[in-house]
Amino acid sequence: MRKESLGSPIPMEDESELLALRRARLDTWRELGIDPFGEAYPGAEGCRQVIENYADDRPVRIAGRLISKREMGKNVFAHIQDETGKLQVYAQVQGLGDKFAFWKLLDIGDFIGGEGTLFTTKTGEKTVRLSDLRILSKSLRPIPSQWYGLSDVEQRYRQRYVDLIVSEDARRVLLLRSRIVCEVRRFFEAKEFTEVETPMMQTVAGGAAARPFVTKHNALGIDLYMRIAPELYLKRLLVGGFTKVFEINRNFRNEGISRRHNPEFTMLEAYWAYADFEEMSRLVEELITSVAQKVMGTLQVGGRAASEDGIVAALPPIDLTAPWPRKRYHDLVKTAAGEDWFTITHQERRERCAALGVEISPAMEDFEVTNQIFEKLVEAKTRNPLFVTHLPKELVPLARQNTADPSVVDVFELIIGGQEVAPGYSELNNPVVQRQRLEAQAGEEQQNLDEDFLAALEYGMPPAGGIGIGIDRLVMTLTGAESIRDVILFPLLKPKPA
RNA sequence: GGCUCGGUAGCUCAGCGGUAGAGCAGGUGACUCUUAAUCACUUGGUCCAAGGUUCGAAUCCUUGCCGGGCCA
Repeated sequence: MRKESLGSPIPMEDESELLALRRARLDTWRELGIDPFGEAYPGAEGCRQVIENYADDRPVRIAGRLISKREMGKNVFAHIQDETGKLQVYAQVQGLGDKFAFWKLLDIGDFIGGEGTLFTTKTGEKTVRLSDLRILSKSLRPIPSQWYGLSDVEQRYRQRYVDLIVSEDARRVLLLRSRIVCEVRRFFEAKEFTEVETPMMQTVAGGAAARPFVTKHNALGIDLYMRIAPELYLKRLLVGGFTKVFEINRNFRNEGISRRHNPEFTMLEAYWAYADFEEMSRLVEELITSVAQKVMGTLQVGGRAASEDGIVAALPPIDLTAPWPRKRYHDLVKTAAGEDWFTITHQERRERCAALGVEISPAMEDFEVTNQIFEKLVEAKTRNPLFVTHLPKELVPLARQNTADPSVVDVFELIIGGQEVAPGYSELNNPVVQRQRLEAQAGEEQQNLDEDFLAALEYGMPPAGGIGIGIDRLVMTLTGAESIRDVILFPLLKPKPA
């Protein structure tokens, strides 16, 4: 019964007492000549607005969802809630007249509208004394307890709308996400970048190494791939003469789901002609600090403040104060694994991994063993922002090689809170080298080569810097959310069997 | 994919071989400044599913489904 009630419509003859009672109230409203799914109710102030613009006896018009009710015979206190917050309303028999009887028919969860004047209760809460009350929409299902909330994570994600009704924290984080995206756009606009939209359905899924989702175009009779990255199209725009472009949109990767991975996720990519990875690192630093300051109001982020839901910081806050350190990959590995790391033998490195508690598999190449050291001993332990620069070229095959040291590439990886938040490159614009790299990457599957992209590069792409920022992870970092599902409104879950 | 934890009333949870429980929500009644309102009475369950063990299974075993965490 419990699971049945989650998503599927409940058969009338089988419904629980709670649902039957609410359904029966529909008829009672209709007998009163009132449509319980009423018409528009324009002109209501937001709950927070009412409180912020408080003045004794000021007339107000309000609307929201009824979330609590305290009936005391001939008067009632209740709270309504909207996107902006909660507001207490108060009703007395002599104030509402016949409409006072509506309280008997109202259930927690119903949408109501009303008019009245403001006053302050003897305990100091700003409250609306109602002179008019109407039902705007009937709720036929009980909402979870206001006090205990919804702690069943599965139900929170499957029925986010219920989570949003009940959880202050879910509302806070998801609204912050929207504000963060908004401020990112404003930042780029102020820097005179042009926002563009490039194909989400592509004939070749390029720009990253990931398994794509495949779909079919019926009229053209071809397979299309949901994009795994917008990179190759944004670079075509550099060829076409755009100098500063960015895109914020969804990428799709047909891979596992975890605390940090959702099959569709939001990516920001930006390309800047004539810039390099160092210029891009300054751009990212300024972007993230200014967004944090504007949205969170502080550069100390991620430490989770105690909330209504009792969630408290598990880790100390992250300090985003700029400038952020830049350190070379080789130097970081040497600090973590020993100054002699790059001079000792293959066998000695494996022994040292064991001594340092870093797990490796026998099949790993040397650079992979080194990267395990980096990931476990540097990346995972880095809390405050760190730009790791000059990665070995094997790890980043599509970036430009360093002029002085061709074994490394001109890139950075920005690490915050133990995870990679943003890579940045000096982009490869040599079409001959790019073709070699892409051919090597495609291996046997040469049909996966994006010939049109290579043709574009042959027309000439200016030197450019590029960055990618996983928006979901950025939001996690700034809000302190521990799962990507907490920053995505409707994360993907396997459907329940019927 | 591997390991591990979980799924009991609308919600939050207890019960872990011997009649299915609590708080809140809901229902009835009382109550004109409550705010987790209070007081009295009270309804509500295919214990995720299917097999098995047992005189007896929510509880033990097996398999499956869904979810969380860790690992790959």
